[in-house]
Amino acid sequence: MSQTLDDVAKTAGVSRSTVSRVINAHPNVSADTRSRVEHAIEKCGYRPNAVARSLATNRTNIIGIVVPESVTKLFTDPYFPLMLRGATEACNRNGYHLILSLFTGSIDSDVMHDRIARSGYIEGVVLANSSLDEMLVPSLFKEGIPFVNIGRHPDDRVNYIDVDNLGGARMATEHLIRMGHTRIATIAGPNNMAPGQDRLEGFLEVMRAHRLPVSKEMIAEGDYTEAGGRAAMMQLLNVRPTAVFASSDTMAIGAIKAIRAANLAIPDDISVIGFDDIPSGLTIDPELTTVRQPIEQIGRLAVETLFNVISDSTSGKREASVHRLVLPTELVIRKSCGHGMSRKD
Amino acid sequence: MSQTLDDVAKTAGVSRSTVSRVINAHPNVSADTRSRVEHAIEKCGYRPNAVARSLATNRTNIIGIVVPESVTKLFTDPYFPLMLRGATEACNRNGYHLILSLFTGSIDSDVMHDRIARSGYIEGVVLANSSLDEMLVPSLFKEGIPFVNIGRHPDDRVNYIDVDNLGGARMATEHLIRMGHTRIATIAGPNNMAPGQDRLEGFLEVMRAHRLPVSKEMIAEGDYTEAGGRAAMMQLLNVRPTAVFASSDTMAIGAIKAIRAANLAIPDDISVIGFDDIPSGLTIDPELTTVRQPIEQIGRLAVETLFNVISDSTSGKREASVHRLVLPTELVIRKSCGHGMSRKD
DNA sequence: GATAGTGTTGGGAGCGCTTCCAGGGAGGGG
DNA sequence: CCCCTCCCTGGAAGCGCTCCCAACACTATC
Repeated sequence: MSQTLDDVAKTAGVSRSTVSRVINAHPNVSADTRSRVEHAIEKCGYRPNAVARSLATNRTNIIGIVVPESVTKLFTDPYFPLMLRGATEACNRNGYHLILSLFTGSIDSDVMHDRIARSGYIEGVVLANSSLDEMLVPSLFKEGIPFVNIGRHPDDRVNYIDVDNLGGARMATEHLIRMGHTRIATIAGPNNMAPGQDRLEGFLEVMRAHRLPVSKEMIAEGDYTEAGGRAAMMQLLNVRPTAVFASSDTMAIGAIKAIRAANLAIPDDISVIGFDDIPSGLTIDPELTTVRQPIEQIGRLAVETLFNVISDSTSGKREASVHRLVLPTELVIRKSCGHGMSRKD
Repeated sequence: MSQTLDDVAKTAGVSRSTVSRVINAHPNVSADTRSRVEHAIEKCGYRPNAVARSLATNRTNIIGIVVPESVTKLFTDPYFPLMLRGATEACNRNGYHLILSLFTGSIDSDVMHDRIARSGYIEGVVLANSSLDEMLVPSLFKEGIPFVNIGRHPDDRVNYIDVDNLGGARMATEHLIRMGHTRIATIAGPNNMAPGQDRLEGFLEVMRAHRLPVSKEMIAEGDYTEAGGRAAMMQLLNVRPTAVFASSDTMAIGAIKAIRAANLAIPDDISVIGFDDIPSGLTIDPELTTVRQPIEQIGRLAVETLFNVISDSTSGKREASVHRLVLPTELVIRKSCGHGMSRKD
C-alpha cells in the first residue's frame, strides 16, 4: 500500500505537521530535522496524495480546455493540435494538468455541460473557439467558473484572447488589390462565429474604401471544411472573379481544387488567398498565400490568461478586471496570387 | 459558499448518510425521503465535491493520455486529433475525464515523468505511440499505474493496441507488384518505433517472396515529417525506382513533392503509395493511394482497454491477463499508383 | 404473541492532507 | 537572574465525502 504522511512521520520520529512543512518548503524547520525527514521520505518512497491535498487546500492544479460541438468536426484541422500544443506547454511550465473535453455528439451536450461546469476538479476553463451563441458561456457564469474564450465574445464580462481578424482580412484584401485585382470574391466563414464575421467585415471595409463593387454573388459562405470551400468556390465560379479571399486555408484548398476542376489555372486565371497558415498550405500546388495567425501562442496565452483570471478570483477581488488580448496577424506571400488583369479599365 | 452534504441534510431534515445514499442511488431509501432529499438538493443548488468524493472512494474518474517527446513534433499530423477524438469519445461515454500530457521539451522530461506517474489524479494512462525505448514504461510499471500502449511493445507485460502494420505494408507492396512494378523503393519510418519496423518488414517480406531485389539504396529512412519524406525521396531518385512505398502519408506527400521537383510525373514515372489515410491524402494531386488504419477507433479502443485494465487491477486480481488487440488495415486505391513498365523483362 | 427477518435511518470513523494554535526551548536585553 | 522574543515543533481540527455498523421500526411466520 502507498505510504502516508504518518508513516513518514513515524520513521523520521517527528510529527505529521513537520513532514508536511518539509514537503511544502515551509521555512520554519531546522536544517537538522529537515534532512532527517527528507531521508525518511526517500526511504518510504513516499509521494503525497494529490487528491487529499486538493481537498485540504481547495486547489487542484487542473484546468480544462473545451472544444464545443460546433467545431469538433474541424478538429482535424491543424489549428487545434497547434493550439493544444501551446496550451499544454503553458500548463507544463506551471505545474498544471489539462483536461481535454471534446464534444463528440455521442453524448447529450447538457450532460457534458454539467460535467464540465460542475466537475469539481477544474479550476478554470479555456473555451476553444466557441460560437457566439455557445450555451456553455452562461453555464460557466452561473457556476462561477473562471474561463477564457479563444475568439472575441460580445458579452463584456467574458475574458478572451483573439487575433486581429479584421486587420488580417484587410491585409489580404489590400494585397489582392495591390496586385491589380478588382473582381474579388470571398468565401466567408459561418456567420455565428466571430472570426467569420470579422474576416468578412475586414474584406468589405477595404473593398468599400477602394470603391470596388461587392455584389451578393461575390460572397459565398463555407463551413471551414475543404468540401465547404470547394462548394462555395463552384458557386463563385459563375461570376468569374479574378481573385478569392477565403476565410481559412482549409477552405482555400477546397477552392483551389474547385478551380482546378474547372480547368482554370492558379494564379493565372484566379488568385487565391487563405487565412491561418496551416502546414498543408505548403503542400498544395501552388503554395498558398495566406494570413498567418500565431496559433501556438494563442493556446499558450489563453492558458496564461486563465491563470490570471483564476488568481484574481481566488484573491477575492470582487469586481476583477476583464482580461483581453488581441494578437497581430501577418501576411505570408507565396505563390497562389498573381497579377490581376484589370488595370486596363 | 458552496453547499455541502450537511447543508442539504439539514434542510431535508435527514442525516448526511441518507443524502449520500440518494445521490449514489442506493436502493435502501424510502420513496418519501428520497423525494424530500431531492427537493432539498434542488433548493440548495447542491453539487457534490468531486475531490472529497475521490478521497473517500479512492477513484478519480480521470485517465491520462501522454504523447512522448519523440512524437510531439508530429502532433500536427492529423493522426493525433483523430486519435484524440476517439479517446475523448470513449471517455465521455463512460463519465471519465481525459488529461492530455504532451511532452513539449520546454520542461525536463524527468519532471514530466514524475508528474504523470505520481500525479495522484490519474487512474491509468494511454501511452500514445511511444518509441520502443520509451523511458516512461518502466516508470509506469514501477509506480504500478495501469497503462495501455498504442503500438506493440516488446515487453510482454505491456497491454497494447496496434494495427496490422505488417499486413498493411504487405498489401501496399503486393499492390505495387500487381501493377507490374519491380523496382520498388521504400521510405521507412524511424527504426526505434514499432510501426516503422513492421512496415519495413512487411515490405521486405513481400519483395523477398516475389524474388524482387531490394538493395540498400532502395531503402531510405524518414522521420514521418513531410520534409523527411522529401529528403528521403531525393536520395532514392538516384536509383530511379518506378514505385515507392512510404511508411506514412505525410512522408508520401513529401516524396510526391520531391518527384515533382525533379520534373517527373506521378504516377507515370513513379508511383507512390502511403500509409495512414489522412485527409490531406485527398488534397494532394494526384490523390494518394494508401493503407487505411482506423485511427479514431484506435483511440477509442485504447481507452476502453485501459478501463478493463483498471478494473482488473482494482478487483485485485494478482496476475491479471495482458490485454492486446490488433486492428486490421485496408488498402485504399486512388490515383498515385500506375502500371509499372517492367513487364517486359 | 414472541421471534426472525426486512427495509430504512443515523452515527461515526476514516480517506490523507493542511494549517491554526499553543507550548517549549534558546537567546538577548534589562 | 528574570522576562520577553523568536524559532521550532506537536496536537488537533478540519476539508466533504463514503460506508460500515448499530438501531429501530414494521411485517411475516409459527
